[in-house]
Amino acid sequence: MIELTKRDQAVLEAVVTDYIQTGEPVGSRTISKRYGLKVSPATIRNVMADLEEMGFLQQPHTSAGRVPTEKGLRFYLDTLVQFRALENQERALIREAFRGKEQDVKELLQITSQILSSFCRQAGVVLWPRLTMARLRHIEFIRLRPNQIMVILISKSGLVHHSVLVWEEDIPQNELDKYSRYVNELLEDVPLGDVKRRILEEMRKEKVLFDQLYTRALEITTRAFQANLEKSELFIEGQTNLLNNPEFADVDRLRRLLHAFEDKSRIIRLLDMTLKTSSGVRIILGTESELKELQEISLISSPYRRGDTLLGVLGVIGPVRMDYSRIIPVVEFTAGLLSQILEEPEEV
Amino acid sequence: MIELTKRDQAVLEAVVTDYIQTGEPVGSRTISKRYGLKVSPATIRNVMADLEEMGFLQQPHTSAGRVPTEKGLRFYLDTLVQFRALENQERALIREAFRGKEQDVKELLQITSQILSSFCRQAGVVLWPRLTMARLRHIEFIRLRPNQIMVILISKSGLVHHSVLVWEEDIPQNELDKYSRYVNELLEDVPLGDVKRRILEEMRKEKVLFDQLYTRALEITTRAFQANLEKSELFIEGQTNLLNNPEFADVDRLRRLLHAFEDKSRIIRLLDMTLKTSSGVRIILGTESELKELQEISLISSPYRRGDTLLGVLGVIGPVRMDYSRIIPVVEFTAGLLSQILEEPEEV
DNA sequence: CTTAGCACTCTTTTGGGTGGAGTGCTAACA
DNA sequence: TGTTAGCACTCCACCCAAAAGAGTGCTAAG
Repeated sequence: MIELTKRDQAVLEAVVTDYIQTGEPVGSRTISKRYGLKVSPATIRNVMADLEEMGFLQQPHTSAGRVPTEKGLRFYLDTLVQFRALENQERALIREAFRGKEQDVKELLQITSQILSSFCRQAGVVLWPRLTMARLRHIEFIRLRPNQIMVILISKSGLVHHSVLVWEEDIPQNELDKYSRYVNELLEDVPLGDVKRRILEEMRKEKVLFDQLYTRALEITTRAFQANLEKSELFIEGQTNLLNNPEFADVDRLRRLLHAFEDKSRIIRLLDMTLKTSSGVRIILGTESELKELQEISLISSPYRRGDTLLGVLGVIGPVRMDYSRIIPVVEFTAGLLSQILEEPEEV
Repeated sequence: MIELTKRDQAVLEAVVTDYIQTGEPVGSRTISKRYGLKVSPATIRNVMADLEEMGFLQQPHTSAGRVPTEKGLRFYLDTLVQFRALENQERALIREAFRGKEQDVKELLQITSQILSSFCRQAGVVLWPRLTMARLRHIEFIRLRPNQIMVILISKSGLVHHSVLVWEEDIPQNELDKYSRYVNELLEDVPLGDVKRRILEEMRKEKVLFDQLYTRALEITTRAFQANLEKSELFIEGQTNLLNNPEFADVDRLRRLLHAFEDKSRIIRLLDMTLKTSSGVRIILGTESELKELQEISLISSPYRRGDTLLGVLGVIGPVRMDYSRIIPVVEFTAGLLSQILEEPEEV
């Protein structure tokens, strides 16, 4: 592949920058005048023709300006983009928005999503920590009705999961209390992902010591855990921000998009894709997502963590044309801040 | 006020019916031909002119057909509408959709919202039971970190509320366990709305008997309760269904609407309005809502209950032009079915 | 009281025609 | 050899006038 000259890159950057700002195809004149390249429109035209041939730009029709292709945007993001770092004032504003929400993790994540959406004027998303990645802090069994046990799981990060189990036998509350006390001791500070394995192991190892009581306690835990393992939740805020983008002025396009949002599992899958990169901001552009409903949008995401444990992913969803130079720093900063807030002092 | 003759009513009904179906202004010819009135278009025109004068119909412009006004719709709803009762098959379908979801109340309500949205092809809404209307089944205090207590409240209907309290003193878990055991006994089967009063009362009455321990237990309960009292949640599903209505083809209108949806508190207030009617389907049409963002939409709602206790409201939100004759029975049936499901046998 | 007929009104659609933006190419220039 | 000015050409967006269509109100006759 042929290298791009400095000038080629400058022109590409100018086209992308202008296009991101205006949403309109960019002409040679505009670039020559507005972006301090000391060459004439005619020269720019030549360069642009080259860039088009290489697949970085495209023309909606003859005699229109150029628009960056996905390949062009990718190149821009990978090598050209100049981040506009956040002002101290902006950092302070974000910090302020978090203030007082540190207690309730659910609320915390929801606020995060709102912050992302309002600061980036797009939709903000935050994926709840998967149970596998969290650590268990507490478990509680409550008898709801005969044969129904509500199990409440609280992870270290403070998230509450609950589900109702139907049990063959009717277990009285005071016995359930014993179970939970036992399990709480047993599981202290063990990664939830290991819980099942660990339980089975213990059962094997000290089988004789377990009376039917404790076996059952572990059985219930296992089942409750299973029920919650797959639950994954998502906060999406600021969907209406998307309506402000001229690319979604078309109702039909919008319908498809919002439809994709309604079935959150798709977005979750998309975010899952980015969970693998253990850190840093990641961008998925249009068709890179491989989900046909989301081909017109792009995702800027970053994982957040608690100490060393990856908890989940947060990010911004918007049209492919977005102000990356600003949004990337915002996502990065927010992810860092959230991680920091979750990194509270360990309990004594 | 002048009475409407039989023929006037028949014409009004025809106009409403046709308008609801097509969304277009209805002409005299259409009515004369399609709705079995044995009079000519000219006669219909005379009747329509009368109805217009009385404020039941209006013309978007001269030489267009007629459209029902809100007053016209109201009259239609109050006296003319003929319900299309649900087929057995449809009932079965709804019942089927509920199957297996009876355990988890949260999931149950979400499914309800989905059912409403997909059966009516509009947005379905379900308002969570307010804590005041529920009854407490269980309370649990868990020490999250030093000075932080997570309180979990479970209502009789199986809903879980939780919140984190910051407490001045650090209370060890085993003491918290005592508190919850105590409070659970104390509050058994008392309406939550009375809890605060009852607690204060008990404190006064038997003041000497309470050592500092129990006083504190009650203090914590009171505060936790307070924190959850105002929380009210809402499920809205099928918002994209609204996009299918031609009345929302205009992006600007849509923006306003979805914006209103994003701030759920407005919808909650709207639903609250209908909570007062203790039973039966209620309809709020356009401007009747007094919320200016929602003037273009209308709400068909019905409360649902558990035994004698009003729990919340469910319903369908859509444009003023909706197929009431079908949606009303669906809402009614669903509310009944949900109530029935919640009406599970009391625990022993 | 009902109906047929007709003129009238208002909207929606259609189809040029025009102006503007931007290109590609060519030829001249450094 | 790379850069620039000039120019013809293309295509879209917009405007406006004309035509089509839908439905009315009014009048006069049944």
